[in-house]
Amino acid sequence: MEQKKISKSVLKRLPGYLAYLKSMPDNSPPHISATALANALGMGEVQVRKDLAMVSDGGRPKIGYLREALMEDIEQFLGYDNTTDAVLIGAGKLGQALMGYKGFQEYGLNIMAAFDRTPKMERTDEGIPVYPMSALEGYMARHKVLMGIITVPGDSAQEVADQLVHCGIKAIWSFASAHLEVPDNILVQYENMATSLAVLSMHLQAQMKEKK
Amino acid sequence: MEQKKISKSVLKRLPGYLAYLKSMPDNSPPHISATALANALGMGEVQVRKDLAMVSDGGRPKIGYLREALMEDIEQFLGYDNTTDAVLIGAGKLGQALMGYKGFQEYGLNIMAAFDRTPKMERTDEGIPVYPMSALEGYMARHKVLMGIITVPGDSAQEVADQLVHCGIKAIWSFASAHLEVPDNILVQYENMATSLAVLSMHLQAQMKEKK
DNA sequence: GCACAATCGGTATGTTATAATCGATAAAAA
DNA sequence: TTTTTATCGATTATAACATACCGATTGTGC
Repeated sequence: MEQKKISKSVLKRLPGYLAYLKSMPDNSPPHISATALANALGMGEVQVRKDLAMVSDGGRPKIGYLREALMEDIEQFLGYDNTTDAVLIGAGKLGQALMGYKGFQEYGLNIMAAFDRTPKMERTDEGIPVYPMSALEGYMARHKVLMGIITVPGDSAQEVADQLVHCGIKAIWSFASAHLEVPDNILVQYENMATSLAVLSMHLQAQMKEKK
Repeated sequence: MEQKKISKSVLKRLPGYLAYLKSMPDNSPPHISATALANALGMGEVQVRKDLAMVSDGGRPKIGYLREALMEDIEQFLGYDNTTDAVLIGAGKLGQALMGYKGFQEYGLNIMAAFDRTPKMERTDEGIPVYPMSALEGYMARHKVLMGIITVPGDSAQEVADQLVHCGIKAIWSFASAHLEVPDNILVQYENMATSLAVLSMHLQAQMKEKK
């Protein structure tokens, strides 16, 4: 499978397909068509077919895709087959919630350690060690970690990001609402609750107005 | 300000502007130009100007926008000025993390109550009551709530969504990775960590390959 | 008071993503 | 074996979006 240029939109839809495929009961037929997937997820069948064609070539007319092979293709494409190590900065409530989420392992994400300005525990319930911020640099020197997860308040996010970059991180997953200034080759992915809320809020406003 | 047709992309960027404006120190100059905003956030100045033009008409040549007025305009546009009541289903770690997040009040979101299949407490640390699921229907009949937040595991998400819709909810904010089947007039906003992870994972893969 | 510089807001263009169409293919049925 | 049907994959059209351009406006400095 040769991956040339994959658009972000496609990328974001792939996990959805994967999740649905995985949620199918074992006694379902071994094959599934792009059409069936599209109907199940409420999407256009053409879009689904095009997306699948990007990651797999196992589609056969009249039959569709072999479910198992398709799942493998998507997982491999997304890199879920080899785990990515990450550190988490900010062991507050949100940070702990993330560390407690078992699902990340399925996605190949492994949170190795957490750091906090004022650690309130030595380990989380899941056994992930929590260190003071001062230990970050030493830790990063000893471990090869490429991803940093930021769950600190917005006003210290930039500071944390700078430290992470300095320690050699290549990708940042930020839950703070602040914009982060980083070098070009570093990817920052914002998980911004505010944007989702904006969409929801707008929808509700429109609904209210309509009812009048 | 007459809002005709606002695209989702614009909508998602607005909170970013707002957050930046709010983060500016009080002693900053009272005016700010779209150009300055664009530079600060690393965006195209035209895009910023166009976005701002959608929500405000206070822009003046050579001067820019009055910061305070602009913030008000955005907040009003996003509906942050009048609060939206919501209920949260699934008082696990993630649910508690969300309820503990003070920032939601700034966005006009008010989580009134939480529901859980097996409540482990009567109230959260923040004083939000936690009821058993059986109490949902009665509660919804007594309170006018338009938004439901789903933080339950994926396999029970659909069931919860059905209940919420049945109780008259108009918008759902789902943190479960499952696709939800709902009537057309209900908006579902997915906060899907898996999609973000996919983008990050792909970036890291590309980086690794490049280095070889 | 007048030229200048900076910024806004609208229009036009190019690019990207989404949706529709159509022929090809392979399994199933006759 | 032939016909039918469902599905894939490619091509084309449409729409959304981001970018670039240009005139209009308003302060600033001379």
